[in-house]
Amino acid sequence: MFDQLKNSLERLLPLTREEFVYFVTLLTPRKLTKYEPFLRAGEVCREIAFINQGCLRYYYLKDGDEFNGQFFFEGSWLGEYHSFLTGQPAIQYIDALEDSQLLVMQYNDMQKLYDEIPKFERFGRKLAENVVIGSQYRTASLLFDTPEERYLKLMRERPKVIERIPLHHIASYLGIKPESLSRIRKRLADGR
Amino acid sequence: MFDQLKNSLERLLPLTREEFVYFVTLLTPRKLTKYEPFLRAGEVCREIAFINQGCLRYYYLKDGDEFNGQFFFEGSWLGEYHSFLTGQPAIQYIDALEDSQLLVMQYNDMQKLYDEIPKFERFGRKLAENVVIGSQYRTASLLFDTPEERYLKLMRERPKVIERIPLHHIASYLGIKPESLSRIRKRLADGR
DNA sequence: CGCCAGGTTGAAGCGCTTCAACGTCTGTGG
DNA sequence: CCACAGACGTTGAAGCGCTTCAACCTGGCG
Repeated sequence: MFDQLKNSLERLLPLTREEFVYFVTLLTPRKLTKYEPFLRAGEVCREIAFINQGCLRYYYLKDGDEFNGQFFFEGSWLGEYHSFLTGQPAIQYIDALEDSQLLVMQYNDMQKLYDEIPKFERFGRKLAENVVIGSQYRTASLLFDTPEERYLKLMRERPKVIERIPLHHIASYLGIKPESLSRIRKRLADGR
Repeated sequence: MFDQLKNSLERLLPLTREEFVYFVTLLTPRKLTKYEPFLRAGEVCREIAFINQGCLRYYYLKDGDEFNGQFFFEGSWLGEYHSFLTGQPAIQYIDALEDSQLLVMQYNDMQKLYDEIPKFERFGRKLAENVVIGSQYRTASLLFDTPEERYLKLMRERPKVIERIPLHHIASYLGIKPESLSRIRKRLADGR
């Protein structure tokens, strides 16, 4: 149950057996069924989750339309950064796209962890730093890649997304309408 | 010279006088003249900078065209996260849009700081966390706001950008061409 | 079987881009 | 001190790609 977590943690900082065990005691397992929400915009996000199995997304709602911000698979950490860090109401919604198993850590426990074992500050730092890199990469792609280029990048760099996520969600992630993505795929299928 | 830095630091974590003084010893002042580069894509970014005065941007180059990623003014920290953190060649270019004064910290000194005074891990963490929030906000805007909405948001939330940055750079930041931004402004000036 | 979500296809429309010309301001050299 | 160059911004006309709206198809599931 904690193998994947252990690998993920150790890539960020080496831990003694005791430290890891202590970390684990702060986690609570939770299951989500497909489409079940983890967080709704407007609520305050008081926890982050390690994904043991499954797939989740966060998305924005604007004028009744959903816009997918990011997809997360097993092995990664997930939370609403803005709300979790500032205590303000969340802007993003988070829900499961597949039945999923999570390991959840409460905000208060996380702060306690930081205070009691300063070494874990490094964990928090590296976690945030990795999110920065990913987020800036995504921003750049939205800024200067065409929708078709964004789709090709996604196929190349994150095949899981193509395999496991429905087309209309991918379209929303790419910033276009499902019809447009469908036409892009057709264009690519015919030799360009 | 260090007043602004002190304010900025204290908002992230309270420091003793000694800690602050030590922090300052790791900084080197540097001046940049307008348009002078701070970093070129392809180089490895080995330093981050606090901006004491002036204005810088980072941008991407694609097929000979520049795309502005972000603008930074006095009081904020600046660096190429991807490269600084991974040691890989930078993707972004950074240069000054005005004559600027910086306080620069070397990567090695920063790691030393983390190791010697673990408390500063919290500084690094909070710095990264703030960047995450900003970056996700920008991504969201590119994803679902129209160019006109993005421009209005910018006027409302970051008037400095409108006042101090040339239109064609703002257009590039918004993901559109200068001609289009010019037309948007005209549309707004005539009552919509 | 029949419903419905997810995906495809067609036609028309709109907004941003492209290309080109022109206006304005500023700094520089004769 | 004036003239000109160059950077920056505006305006017009034509084009293209994504959107919109609508119809239709397919596969999964009650």
